[in-house]
Amino acid sequence: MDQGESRSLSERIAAAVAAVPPGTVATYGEIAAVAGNPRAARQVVRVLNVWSRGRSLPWHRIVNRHGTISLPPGDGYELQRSLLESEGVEFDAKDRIDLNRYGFSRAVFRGAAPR
DNA sequence: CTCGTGACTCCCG
DNA sequence: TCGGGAGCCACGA
Repeated sequence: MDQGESRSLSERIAAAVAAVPPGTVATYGEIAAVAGNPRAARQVVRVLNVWSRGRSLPWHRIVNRHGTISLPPGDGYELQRSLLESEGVEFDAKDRIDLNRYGFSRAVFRGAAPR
């Protein structure tokens, strides 16, 4: 199963975003890395904007590296947060998401947290 | 071809 | 902990 060879980076990014399971979140950099370019984080942004217009892309599951919502308040911030909370994602007192727990790559090891 | 655009990320202080 | 500055990258006009 090939995984990204003929498709454009944008398409791979879109696929990566769509692959993020509900109740979990992924960072821009992580999506970019999965798509093939860990430095194309900004490209992820553009793809989300373009694809989310006509496609049902879970754009709300993408957050920045700090686990916080990048959208400015009044322009999607509350909407994204609301959607995430609906899926069970919790925010701490600093409005941050525990990537160690809800992070896409880390969600797999949920429960096996080292101590 | 060059230029502008971003919901980013890293480095410093 | 937080903010400012620079770097990076793909894509459309």
